Amino acid sequence: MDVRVRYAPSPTGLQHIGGIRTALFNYFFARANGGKFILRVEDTDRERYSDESLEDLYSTLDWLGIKWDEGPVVGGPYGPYIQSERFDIYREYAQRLVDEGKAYYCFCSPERLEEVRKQQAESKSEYQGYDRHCAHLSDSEIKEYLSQGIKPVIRFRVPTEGKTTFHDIIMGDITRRNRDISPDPVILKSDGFPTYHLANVIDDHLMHITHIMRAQEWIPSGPLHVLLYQAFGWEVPQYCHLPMVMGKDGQKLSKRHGSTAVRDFRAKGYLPEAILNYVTLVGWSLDGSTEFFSREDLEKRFTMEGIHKSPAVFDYKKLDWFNGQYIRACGNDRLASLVTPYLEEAGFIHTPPTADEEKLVEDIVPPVKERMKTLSDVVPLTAFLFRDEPVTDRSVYIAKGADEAAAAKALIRGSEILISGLRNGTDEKSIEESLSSLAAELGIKVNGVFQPIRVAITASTVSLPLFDSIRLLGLDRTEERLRRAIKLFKEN
RNA sequence: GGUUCCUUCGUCUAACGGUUAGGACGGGAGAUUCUCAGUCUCUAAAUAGGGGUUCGAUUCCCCUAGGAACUACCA
Repeated sequence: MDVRVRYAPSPTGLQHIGGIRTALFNYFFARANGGKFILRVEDTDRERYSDESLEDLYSTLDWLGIKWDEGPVVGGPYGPYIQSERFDIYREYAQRLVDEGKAYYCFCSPERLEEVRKQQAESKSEYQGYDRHCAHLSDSEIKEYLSQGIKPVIRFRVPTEGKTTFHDIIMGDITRRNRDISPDPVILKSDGFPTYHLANVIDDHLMHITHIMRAQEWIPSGPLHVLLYQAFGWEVPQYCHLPMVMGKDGQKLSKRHGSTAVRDFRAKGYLPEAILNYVTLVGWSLDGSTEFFSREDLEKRFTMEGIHKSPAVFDYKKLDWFNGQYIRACGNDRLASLVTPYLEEAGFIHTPPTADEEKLVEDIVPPVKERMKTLSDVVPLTAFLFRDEPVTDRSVYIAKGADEAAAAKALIRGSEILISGLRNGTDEKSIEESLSSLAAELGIKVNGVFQPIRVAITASTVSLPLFDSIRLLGLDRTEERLRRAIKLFKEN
């Protein structure tokens, strides 16, 4: 039997870490087993649906390099793959259950349901959920309600006796007493749309899905789905519930833990390969020691055995580390093009960049590459090249262990050494040695000489290496900034 | 509350009954160095607790404790 798996998100929000992790596991499992990866859009919630979410789904998968074999846009033999386009199918199957007495019309108003819930809460009843008020309506009662124009929902009749078991590849057998299953859930809403349970079961069957890999939050509805498959007389697919992705506090990862939308990570300057690598390592491992995986590696080496049972905390710091690693492994040309949009957005260069600016960006990449955690770090690192905002507070120029007089001397004589040296083509090593001996002469640390010069040139005590900074800035502007700093120290 | 699931360093994890319980991130220390990074080296840090089974339990079983998810005309 060929493996067929699917990722079936609901376009009601941006793709987040947890969702994309599910997509990745499905995708890799399919690839590693020569199977098919299907994308299905579960847009049955009309109230929360948004076009933006759908676009985000496509662009996020595209950014990660995940292609689906069947689904929207690409089509396939079991389409359509967007549930709102399968409206009639669900109606038909729901009606079939009604005809067979396995489901029934319910005319209860939202108000009545609310009231029932309230009473159950107050009485601390062990039984929660629908009270099966409409479970045994006569034909004439149904006709009467319908003639009043009340739009019914269709509820699935859950047995009150017995228990239902399903097998999970990771978790083993999971059994639930039928009386503990949410009583008679709605499978077709009053607007004619199916709920998740119905649509999901029908589509997974019709699309010949062999393995259902989804987050563990779905475990409780596993038995209900099994009951649904049985009601239709269909074979139950294999289940594989994925460990949840948690935040630092052990709760389901959500916005309050930080960014969760993949789009946000992308905007901040995370590389797709870093996200892909780290995210698949949350809840999965190959051998406990291999940590770098390319998409191609995973397409070959992903195994279901490596998926864990227990939930995993998403570690933003480790993602940062992965991203830094991938940035450093990135070719300079590619990095230049990746970094360009950030410089454009900061208003540092034109959109598109001029030829000179393109050249500058190329030169910026090598020194900046070692220092970036995310691509957006390029902005603060290179701001001194594009903005001239001199530091006027003299104390900033003075390094630890030096005083104002020493800093002034270091600045004046250091500038001389630096500028004349560079103008004469003296090599950097020699200039550096001269600056070091100047420090010795002034009785201060080497940094006592470098810091005032650095602040003068880059307007910061933290910067790229001095000679790199000067090379990028150009000698003329460097000299100008040094002169200005010297003037600052000569005042009063 | 009810139901179900989970439990190895702070975090992600390895160890298919026998290891000085391994690796990585993060932390700490050091080296390199003009700052910051980066890189390299070293280091602290865990089997939730209690019972069994066994010659021997991280590993198998039970109990306790803790955590999580679900409990919608949302998925």
